[in-house]
Amino acid sequence: MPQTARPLSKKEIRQENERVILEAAEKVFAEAGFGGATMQLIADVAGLPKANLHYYFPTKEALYRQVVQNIFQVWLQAADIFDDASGPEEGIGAYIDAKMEISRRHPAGSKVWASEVMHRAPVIQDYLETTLVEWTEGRMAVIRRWIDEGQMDDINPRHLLYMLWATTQHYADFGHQIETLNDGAPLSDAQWKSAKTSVKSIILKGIGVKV
Amino acid sequence: MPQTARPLSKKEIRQENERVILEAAEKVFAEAGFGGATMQLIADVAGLPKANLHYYFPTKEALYRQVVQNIFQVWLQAADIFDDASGPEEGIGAYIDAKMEISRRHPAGSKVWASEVMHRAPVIQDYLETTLVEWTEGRMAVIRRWIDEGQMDDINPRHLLYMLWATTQHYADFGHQIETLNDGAPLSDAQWKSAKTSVKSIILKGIGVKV
DNA sequence: TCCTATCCTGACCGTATGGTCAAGAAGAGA
DNA sequence: TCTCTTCTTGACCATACGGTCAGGATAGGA
Repeated sequence: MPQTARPLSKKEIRQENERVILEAAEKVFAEAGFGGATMQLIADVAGLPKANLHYYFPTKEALYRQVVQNIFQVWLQAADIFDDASGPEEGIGAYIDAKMEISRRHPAGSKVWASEVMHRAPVIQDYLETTLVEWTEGRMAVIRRWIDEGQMDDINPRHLLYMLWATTQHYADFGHQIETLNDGAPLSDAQWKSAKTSVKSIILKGIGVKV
Repeated sequence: MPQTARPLSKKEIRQENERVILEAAEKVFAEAGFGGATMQLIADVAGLPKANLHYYFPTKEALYRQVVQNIFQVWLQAADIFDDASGPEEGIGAYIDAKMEISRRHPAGSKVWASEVMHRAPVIQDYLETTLVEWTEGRMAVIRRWIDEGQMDDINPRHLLYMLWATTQHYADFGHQIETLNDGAPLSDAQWKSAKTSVKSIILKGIGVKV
């Protein structure tokens, strides 16, 4: 039995439509790339007329930029784990868990980010140069502290970070390849658990953390 | 002083033009994605009229497919190292070196591959299902043998392979991000060496290989 | 109830793109 | 030299794309 439909307020309409459009855009940009995505297809996925998209987002670039910015926020949040930890086993372990979970739940976002960076970041270069640089410096400092405290081997912190990003995001960006190598089926709960365990085990042991 | 120009034979003309076109196409596809790349731009980079491209490659898809196939060949060759090795230190160590070298020398190819897979492999899905599946099975068998021989820990071979792919290709696919985090400069010889060493050290120690 | 601001959308436009073609230039073989 | 095949390319075409716009619909407030 359908709920009696109270008409949505203007504010609710805007919020809801922007949400629907951004969700559709993320999916389409991830699957087709910026150049391959069309406003018409995004509109179809969102279930709205194309002209309505241009009412909320003036241009394709503006819509795309908003999508990438949203992804960036999700990524940054996973970083809090790093700082709150007392040592590498907890900090890096939990960071890997968090990023693997994002790859599983939010694969389209990861792909859009990868695509943007691969194309020399035409839209979010300013973010790379400011926020990402600061973020990286901060995390490198944490790793160096752990090294100084003798909690892990003397690993180059920068390349360790790259390895963490690469391995975790691989499960989103190359998800299709992984599915194909899994007889065309998405990874099961057990397989995701196995992936997390493998990644954590190799990296933590590899940097000399006693587990 | 210019060499006296002997007119090229028909066969040479074809070979040379196809080479030039494929080289330009790889670069443009890598930087703009399939959808964002235009035949006109590829023609400009190749220094040929657009109509000439369509003489050698009937459609944009045909040209793209040839580019992806060429990349796939390069990737497969790096695998020989794996089989010829007597143990994981030599085999995996050399494989990492080889793939890092490809990432450095052939980054455009890696990007095109990544883009193709991210977009659900519309053009080379058949290769994934046949050649790549066989290749992966073969390499997993080698790793299992090493495990049975007690040369390394009991690691899930599949996830180890994914980790090797992810970490090495990251330096090509996310090269722009890495450059930005390196004050906008490409990695120096010493930095590439440091990257290789870090990756090899963490992974080999992480899978229990005595170095 | 009436006015205003916001939301909605079919129809339309200029441009850029992938692809075609016809006519000519150039090498190959007899 | 003559003929056949391959190569070259400016001009052209149909289509699809991002974006616009005018006019109608709808919620909010007085």
